[in-house]
Amino acid sequence: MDRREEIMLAAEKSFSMFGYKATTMDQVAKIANVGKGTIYTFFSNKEELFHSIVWKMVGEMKDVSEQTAIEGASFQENAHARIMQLLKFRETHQLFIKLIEEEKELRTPAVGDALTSIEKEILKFIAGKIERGVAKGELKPCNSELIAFLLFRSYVALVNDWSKTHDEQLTEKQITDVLNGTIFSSLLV
Amino acid sequence: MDRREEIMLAAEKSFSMFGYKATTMDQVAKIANVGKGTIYTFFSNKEELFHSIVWKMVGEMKDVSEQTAIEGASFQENAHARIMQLLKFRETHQLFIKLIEEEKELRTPAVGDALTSIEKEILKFIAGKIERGVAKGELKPCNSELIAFLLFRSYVALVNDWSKTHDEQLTEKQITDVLNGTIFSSLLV
DNA sequence: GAAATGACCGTAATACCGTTTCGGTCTGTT
DNA sequence: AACAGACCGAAACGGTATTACGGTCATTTC
Repeated sequence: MDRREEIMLAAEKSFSMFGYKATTMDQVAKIANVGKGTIYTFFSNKEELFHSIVWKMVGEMKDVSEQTAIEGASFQENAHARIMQLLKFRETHQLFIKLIEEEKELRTPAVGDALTSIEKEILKFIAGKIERGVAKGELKPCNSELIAFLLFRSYVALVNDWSKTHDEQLTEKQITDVLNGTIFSSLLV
Repeated sequence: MDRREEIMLAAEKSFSMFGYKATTMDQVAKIANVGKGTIYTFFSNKEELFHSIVWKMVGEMKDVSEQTAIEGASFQENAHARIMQLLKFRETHQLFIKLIEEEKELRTPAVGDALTSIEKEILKFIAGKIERGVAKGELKPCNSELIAFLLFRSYVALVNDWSKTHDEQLTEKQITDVLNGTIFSSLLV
């Protein structure tokens, strides 16, 4: 396998296991069976290497989310499935989990930046779907960026944050009911 | 003035200026012109003193919010005015500002607890308004707790969080438009 | 004699600093 | 030309001596 790939795999493994701060370039070099200097022929520094790994993950995340869409299903069914998939990915994918943990405990700036750029990408992704819905005539014209923001934040609030202050999680039915009645209903043509 | 009152004022001043962690009981005693031991005849410990101050602030906040309601205005007009007032209070009131800052930087547990209990109280406050709207026949019956949660979180997201990732704040019109079209419209009878 | 005080106590946080670790470079090697 | 790993300065870590803090209680005040 080519050395760049080896390095990427090693870095992904290390970032997933130890987070950004606690993975050292020596560590990555060792896992990749490569001299440390070699890493710097492919990536200009630790942060760029990290960025590559994160971006690869964002790609996977979009793919996985995309795959949950069902041909012929309504906009809100697909939107719901896709966003739930995004949230699930976030709680499932090793690297993502580690980054959220690191952001909470360590406040590593590079990690904070990565997480906000991931969120931006997610919002762009959702906004794109909304625009497609509008173009296909399924949805009313709207400020897609704003609606994507409101929608995604609402999902995060209902799925993740509610249970932090209430002892039982909301059921998926409660969530779909309230959102179908509010945000989604305002979108449909 | 009675000593309990002196102590409360001193504590409020100190917590507002320095936050929870950085105000010392000696400090409070000095400002209040009182021996440290005297504080303990009125409050069993620092945390209880803090709790009293916070609760007093929550009372003020509710009062201020209440006052912005206009007799005869529609539910959503009043709800909007009241929630905007709550958010403004949060960004204006010295103690509140300090607590949010301390939660972000220091993670003082007592402060975190206080902030979550404040949020709980706000949500109860909003849920109460919704229930009154339902009782008066202005609103459809609904899960008031859930709607209050969604509504408040949406406001926080649109008013405070949007500008963290986008360079310009949303205008109040944009906010009312999007919420009137989504959450509020689903509530109205 | 009830209320108030502040010196005092044990614990926990802070400041200090010698040592280690890390990201990145650069020269030698294959 | 591609790679390796010893090397560098800066920044992080850890151990410890010192300080500051919340809370108590014997003494004082009125």
